[in-house]
Amino acid sequence: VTCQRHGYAGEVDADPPRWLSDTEQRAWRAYLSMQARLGAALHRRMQAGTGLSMADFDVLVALTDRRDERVRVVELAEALQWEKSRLSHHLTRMERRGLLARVECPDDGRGAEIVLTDEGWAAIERAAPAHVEDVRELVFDPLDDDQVAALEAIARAVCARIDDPGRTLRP
Amino acid sequence: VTCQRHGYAGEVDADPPRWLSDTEQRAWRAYLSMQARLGAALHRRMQAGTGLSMADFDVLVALTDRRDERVRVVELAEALQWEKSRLSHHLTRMERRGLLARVECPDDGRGAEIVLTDEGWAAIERAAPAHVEDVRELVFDPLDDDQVAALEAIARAVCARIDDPGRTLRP
DNA sequence: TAAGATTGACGGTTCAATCTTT
DNA sequence: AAAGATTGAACCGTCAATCTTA
Repeated sequence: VTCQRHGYAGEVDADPPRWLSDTEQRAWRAYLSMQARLGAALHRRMQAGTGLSMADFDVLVALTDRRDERVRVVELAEALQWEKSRLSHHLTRMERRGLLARVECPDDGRGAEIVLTDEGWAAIERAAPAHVEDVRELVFDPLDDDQVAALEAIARAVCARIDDPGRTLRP
Repeated sequence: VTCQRHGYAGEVDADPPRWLSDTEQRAWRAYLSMQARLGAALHRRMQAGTGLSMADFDVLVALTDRRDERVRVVELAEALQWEKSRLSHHLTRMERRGLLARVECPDDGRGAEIVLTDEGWAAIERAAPAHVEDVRELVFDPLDDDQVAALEAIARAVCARIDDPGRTLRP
């Protein structure tokens, strides 16, 4: 037989992969749909309400999470789990918009430190409460306590596997 | 008091938003982490193994899911839940790479139809089995049956709320 | 040489404008 | 006018190259 469907179920000739069961397939499609739509919805609300993107918001949160006035770019990249160059480009754009400033690092001549401007502080103080409401409304209101616990357990299990993709077939 | 933390917990003066509990906060951060890392891991494996991006793959799947030879761009956009212009740009790039072709629509002079080339067929037949293995390895192997069921229920509940964001505070 | 950081080029995504046909 | 589709500009993310200091 030849391969007939290529989504997440089907059959092929050689080296048959372990296709997903109906149940797994439904779960996977539901997850993909939620992921896409939740991200889009939160982004849209953030943008409409504050003019910030979710990426802007994440940077601002990382800057206020650490109580220090100034934060090293390296540490910011670590906290956000972003590539250095992505962060650098994004900081350039946010600096241009007046949300933050770059200052020289006193300890290390190579380094740069980031400081929030007054405008940056104002932006996140405006944005944060509405965003939390959005997350509550779209995610936690429709879930019961067991589901919240399950969500965390599922996410941790998947992350653990990504960190240790050891014991399976792939090279 | 003034607002001290802007992530997903804290306090403010006026109109206090319902901040997330510790449990909710942990679940939300775990979800965000999984989402980012799982997407990156699947994309990286797809790209390395086949030269396709996840977006390319999704388009090819949508084209083979429908058994018809030709698919209208409108229907493709609907199936993928993509914006028309995003899809159009993406089709242009995939056409340039020889994965598909545009043909005129016989029924409707405005329309366009998309057909897979032999190369496009070959690409997805190569990519699909490995991708399913990746999804199985990273997602379903580390989850038990209850968690798979919970994942689907959670995703459906959140999607339902996004479709009907009625009964809460926001305008 | 390696670490911290930035840059330029290129592909991907969004928005508004456009063009054609219904 | 509205639907189907494309286009161009501007913004975002990644990769490889670069520059400076440790």
